[in-house]
Amino acid sequence: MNIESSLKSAIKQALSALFQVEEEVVLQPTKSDFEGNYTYVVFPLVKQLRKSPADIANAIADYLKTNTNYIKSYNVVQGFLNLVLADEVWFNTLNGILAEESFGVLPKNNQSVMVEYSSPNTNKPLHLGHLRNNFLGFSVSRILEANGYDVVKTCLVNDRGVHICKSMWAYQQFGNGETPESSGLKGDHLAGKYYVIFDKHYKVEIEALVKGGLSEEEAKKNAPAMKAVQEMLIKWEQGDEETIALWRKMNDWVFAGFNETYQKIGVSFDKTYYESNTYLLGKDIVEEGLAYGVFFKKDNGSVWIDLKEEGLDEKLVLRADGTSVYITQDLGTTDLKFKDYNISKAIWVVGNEQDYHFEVLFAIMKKLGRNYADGCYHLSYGMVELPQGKMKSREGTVVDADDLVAEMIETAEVTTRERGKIDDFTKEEADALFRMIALGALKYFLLKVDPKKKMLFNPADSISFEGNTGPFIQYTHARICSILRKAASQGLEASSKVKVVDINKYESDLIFVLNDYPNAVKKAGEEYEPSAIANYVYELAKSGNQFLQNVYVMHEEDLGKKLFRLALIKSVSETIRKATALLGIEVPNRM
RNA sequence: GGAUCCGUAGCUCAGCUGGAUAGAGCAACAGAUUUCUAAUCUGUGGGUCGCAGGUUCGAAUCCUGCCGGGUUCACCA
Repeated sequence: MNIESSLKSAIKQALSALFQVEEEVVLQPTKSDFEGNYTYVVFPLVKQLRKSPADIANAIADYLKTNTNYIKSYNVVQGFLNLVLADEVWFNTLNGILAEESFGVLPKNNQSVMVEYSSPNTNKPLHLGHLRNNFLGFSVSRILEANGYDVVKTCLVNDRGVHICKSMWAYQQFGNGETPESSGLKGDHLAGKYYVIFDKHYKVEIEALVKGGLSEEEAKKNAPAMKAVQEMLIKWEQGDEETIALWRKMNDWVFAGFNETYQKIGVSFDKTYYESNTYLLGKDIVEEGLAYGVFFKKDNGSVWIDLKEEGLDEKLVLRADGTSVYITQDLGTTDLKFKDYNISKAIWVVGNEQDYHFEVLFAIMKKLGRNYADGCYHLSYGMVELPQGKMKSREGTVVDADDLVAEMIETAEVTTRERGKIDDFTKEEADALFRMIALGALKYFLLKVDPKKKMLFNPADSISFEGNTGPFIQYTHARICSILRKAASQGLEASSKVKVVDINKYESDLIFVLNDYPNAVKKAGEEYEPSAIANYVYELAKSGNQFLQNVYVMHEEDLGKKLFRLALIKSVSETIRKATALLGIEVPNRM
């Protein structure tokens, strides 16, 4: 049983015995300015009991002292009861943690959840925004696994449509048979190159038409390039052989490029859906909705749903010409997901510019009586902005994912070489370390912020390896491993069970933080917030470093104490490893 | 304009199921290394928690209004 819940039930018992009140007990960590580990606030009881805060607090403390052996000492400041826990409590707690192989992991709950993330377009390479999306999705998947779920990680690839035809058309016009091999370009970058070429070409045409007297709007519609692209889309939908072949060829290049990036950044999927396969889905749902009177038809034949009662508006679900819109597809795809897998929840990791879309989607599902509707959740995350403002592909201010990762690895190498601690590493070992540090820094940087908030990506901060960063946490792990190696070389193993010795503040603080890990996992799972894990593991690493800097483990002469401290730091290093794994971050044994 | 999210130190962010004197990191300054990894640690300075009301023993946290910013409101995706 963990400290907090033991203490809570003891206080609850005290309240019942002393004052005959049944009250849910809430504890908080004692502020560092006061002596104590946990604080119980008695103010809420004052009115009810008609006693002074100090009397109530003292009575509870007395009760705990005489009836339990949890308390070493206590103090009462105003209405705050600060409790210092007995050494034995700390040792029992640490022993509990040491004994539990999967500390922090909740038992299987026999529920499955699908997490969709990444969802790239196949007309340009991944950028910084995709990285936040990928890291969030992957991390949330891991966190949900730790919370007992079976997780299906999926990717919905947007591989069709006007935007894809743009790069196809430009390639057809100006490509001269260029391939990834001939150009040395990664496939996704090659496709992206032609997407940019299209845009330039298109702009020139618009400008010429505007000069010729057309309005901007007309010019955009009538530019030959746009007309050609639209024709191409029609051909694609008709299954024109040549168009399909070109589409296949270019998409294959892009997929190869994406896969390379995914592998490098360490994310993966259990299932990939392609919009080229799903874009026609949803029309039968429109029929269903009409039949049940959930949808209605307007005079021109378009189909709508009225969501005013839900505080939304009317929403088109099928065009007058009978073709699908974005939400039609999503209706179909959502049904498909729940048909393909026996899942109770589905999560979409998608940027907050689509908040309204998902609100509407879920509302429709509810109106259609889908029993899974309540299990649908849009994990909405904020945009990543640069110091000069938003990223705009047209203005060339997009931070490319591959470039960024490469730069981070480069920086990690330079920084690590400077320290000169890994001179005996083989090239393979060193390269693996640089990659680990680079990705640790990047992932931590993007995950430590609350997902729903927009965040600023300042290149100078993001490549920092000091302070509240991924490498700081990795460093703490490596530092502990170093001590454990030294101990092992002297025949000392961190034992799996420790005996009671005098304990100092650094030690009890560390156990306190360790003990809190399961709470962090639970909170991160309930709120879909990897940042809760990031903040937790930073606290742990910080406490760990404070301990290491102030308590010299291997200098301790008392063998019992030494073994206790070894066990303590081992537990810290393992918890760091488990927690960072939930963020998709690896930790090295040396760095 | 409607909806929605956000506003905390010079900068980037925690804290938000109401609790003590609002915390970290970076940046600035001052220290610590014959000692297990200094990617570290210790300390100093730095705040009308956007503003104004309200709720109460108590508000950064809850409610209302206002100010400022983002996103969105397509027979685009």
